[in-house]
Amino acid sequence: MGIAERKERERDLQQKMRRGQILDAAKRLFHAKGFSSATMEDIAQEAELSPAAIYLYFKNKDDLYVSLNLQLLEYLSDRLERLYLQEALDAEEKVEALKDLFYDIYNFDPLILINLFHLQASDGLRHLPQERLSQLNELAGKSLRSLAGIFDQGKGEGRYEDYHSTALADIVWIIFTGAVLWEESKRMINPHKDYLKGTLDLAIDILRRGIQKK
Amino acid sequence: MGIAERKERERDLQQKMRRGQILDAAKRLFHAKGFSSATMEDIAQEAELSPAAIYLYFKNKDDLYVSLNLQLLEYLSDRLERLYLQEALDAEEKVEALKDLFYDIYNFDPLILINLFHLQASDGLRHLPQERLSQLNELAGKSLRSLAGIFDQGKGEGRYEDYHSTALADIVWIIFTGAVLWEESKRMINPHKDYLKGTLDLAIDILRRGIQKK
DNA sequence: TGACATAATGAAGAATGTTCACTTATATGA
DNA sequence: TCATATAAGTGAACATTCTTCATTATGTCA
Repeated sequence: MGIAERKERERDLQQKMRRGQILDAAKRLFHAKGFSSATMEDIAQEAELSPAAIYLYFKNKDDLYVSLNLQLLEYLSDRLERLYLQEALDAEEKVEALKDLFYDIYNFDPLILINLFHLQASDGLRHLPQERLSQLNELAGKSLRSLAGIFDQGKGEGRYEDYHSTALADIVWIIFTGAVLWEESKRMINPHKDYLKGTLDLAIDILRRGIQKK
Repeated sequence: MGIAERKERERDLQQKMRRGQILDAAKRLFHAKGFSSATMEDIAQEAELSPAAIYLYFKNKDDLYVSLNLQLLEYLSDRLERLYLQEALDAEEKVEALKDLFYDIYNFDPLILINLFHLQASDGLRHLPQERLSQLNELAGKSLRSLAGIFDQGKGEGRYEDYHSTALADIVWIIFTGAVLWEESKRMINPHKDYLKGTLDLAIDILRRGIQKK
């Protein structure tokens, strides 16, 4: 009775690997050329497939692009959740840990992260299948809940003023988003400098100082 | 001897008006359809011209798009500079005034502002003529210098801790950018709510509290 | 009026995302 | 073993759209 199911499992696995191959190729190409200049032809060639084959696994070019971003967002939301759930740390230490966490995420794949933040409000979202939008929202929501949880903990510990935790989570997210995009922008002029760590650290320090009880 | 010059002035004026017509048409179309879905054909029709005519005034579609953003950035940088130069206000009042200033800019033309922030690091910049890039940098630089000036004033007045003013200006810019983009993103889910003013006000309050001397 | 400069156009070119009829490969069952 | 069904993949054509260019209309000056 298990034969049909095994077949199905094997087929699913096969498909997942193909999808992965295509995603990897797309990542390299988008990385090298940017979204608009990387053609489906390019990506297909890199993945050793015909362009048409890509459409068996992704609805269109936008969909392919967003799927890449989802991978990274999933990683980010997991890291945030794990930090939030650390029993051993107090809120102050967790906020401090955000600095390195964000910087790690950035270094994990800067280009994709920038894409992700661009995507947030771009017209690229217009051509997406509903499923992808739900996935995006779900992961972003999970990230923000983790952040808010950390601030709730801080209030519970009597460290922080009584600001709305959800609003504080928004602000942290905003700082991360804005800092990454701004950093990239400055790189256009001065490609070698790396201001991100410094700026991000300072912003979080000031935020913390701003919400602490006196 | 002034005839040739008058001719030239009139010709220049004529060209400026055409440019303006095209920019207005483009603004409406990008607004309605987004960058990628608004075609040059659409824009030409809205401007009552042929598509080819647009290329007499703009190098390509990206250039047209960026020129729109430059208009708004120019307005923004002027407002910031005027605030910075206000003799009657102390630094604390100027920082307070930033809240309304940013919100005004946003309401002046939300879509264009979002475009502008997207542009900061997008691959759209790759196809631009050098002149546009210089204009962008110049205006962004002017905005940041004004912001930094306000914080310098605050330090001079003995209100603020000794953080680097340029870094603080970056952080304000980051907050504005991130907040606008994040707001737009949330609108995708809940189109009617307007959280921007609240979020922006809170972020600036916390920033101010974070840099004040105790 | 006729030559000239300027502004604008229509049509064609080129690039590229996407679809579809068809082929190849694989597995199944008699 | 062979015919058949199913899934995966392809090549060619399609359709859209940015961009260019030879040509035409328009107004100006000698």
